[in-house]
Amino acid sequence: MTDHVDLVLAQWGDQRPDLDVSPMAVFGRLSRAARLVSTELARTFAMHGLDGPSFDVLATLRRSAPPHRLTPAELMRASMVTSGAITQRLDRLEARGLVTRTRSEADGRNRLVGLTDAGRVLIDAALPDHLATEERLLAPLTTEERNALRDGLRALLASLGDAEQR
Amino acid sequence: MTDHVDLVLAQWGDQRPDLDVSPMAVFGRLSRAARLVSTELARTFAMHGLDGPSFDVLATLRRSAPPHRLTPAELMRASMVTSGAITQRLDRLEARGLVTRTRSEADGRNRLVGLTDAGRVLIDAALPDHLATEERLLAPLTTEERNALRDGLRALLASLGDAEQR
DNA sequence: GAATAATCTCTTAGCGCTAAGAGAATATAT
DNA sequence: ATATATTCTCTTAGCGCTAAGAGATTATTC
Repeated sequence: MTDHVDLVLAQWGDQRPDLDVSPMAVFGRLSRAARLVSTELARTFAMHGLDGPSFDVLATLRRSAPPHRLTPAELMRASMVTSGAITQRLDRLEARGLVTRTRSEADGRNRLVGLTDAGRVLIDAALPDHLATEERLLAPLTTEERNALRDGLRALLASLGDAEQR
Repeated sequence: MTDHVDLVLAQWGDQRPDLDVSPMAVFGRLSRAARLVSTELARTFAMHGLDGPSFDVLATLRRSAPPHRLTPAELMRASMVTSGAITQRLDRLEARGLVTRTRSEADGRNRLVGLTDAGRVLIDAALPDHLATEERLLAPLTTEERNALRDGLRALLASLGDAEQR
């Protein structure tokens, strides 16, 4: 069973036999899989009028403890994007009436971002479909393959310094 | 050993105990790892005056059979971006004198994109550093973990329909 | 108490990308 | 041959993001 990355590795073997390109067997597939997965998940989001960034924010709020309120800085850390990106995501979601921004009374620099009823209804409707899509993509993998993939990615994340937060 | 995704899963377990969120253990780490890897690899590219998209194009040309010429359409398929993105990448590389565009004599719709001497020197200088970076990121993983990660990603790609091209 | 540093959100120019489609060349059908 | 469809590259408006920094608030130092 040969895939696109196998072909790339074979090309390198022909053109640069002096180089050990074996790490590309992992990173080439990682980048390719992430890209394709992201496109596939976006299709499910679109069925609910969402895209990846919007789903990300709504889901982060939804899984936080009631009353499901977080500051933009917390959303920023969870999403691994810059503060400017969070501001703009919240602008879009607020304009659609899916989240609200209120001043924090404890710290005047903070805002508290919360789900509206519409936002909560929407993310609760999208979630099961999203999980079904993810389950479908993993269906061809055995339990052992899934676990090995999960654990390999965990080790790679550790190597990248992605330790536990907070 | 707990990481960010473990926390996310624990939050979902608290807020939506009715949902089976186990697929997120794979996809959450996939997306996070891809993002962090891309940032880390970009640092090596930057040391050679390159970024990811530029490296991608130069490397694709370099590993193709001599005389290392491909059409924009071939580059598009290899890179998984749109034709417009390839045009713009080539504009940038051509302006820097790293690639050349010539008309194909066989098919007047095609251009042939080739590496200049400067382009070839640059990619050949960047390649060993790039591979060293990838090797460093994988260093903490055992051979078994690396292989399991590679094979799990291969199975996931197959599930996504990323079969052998051409 | 006043000055300085740190923290937090927001603003905006610029970047690379996609989506949609134009224009040119080639392939196919009749 | 001629019309039609296909293929290929390029153009461009619009999108979400980053980088850099402004403005506001809180914390710290003297």
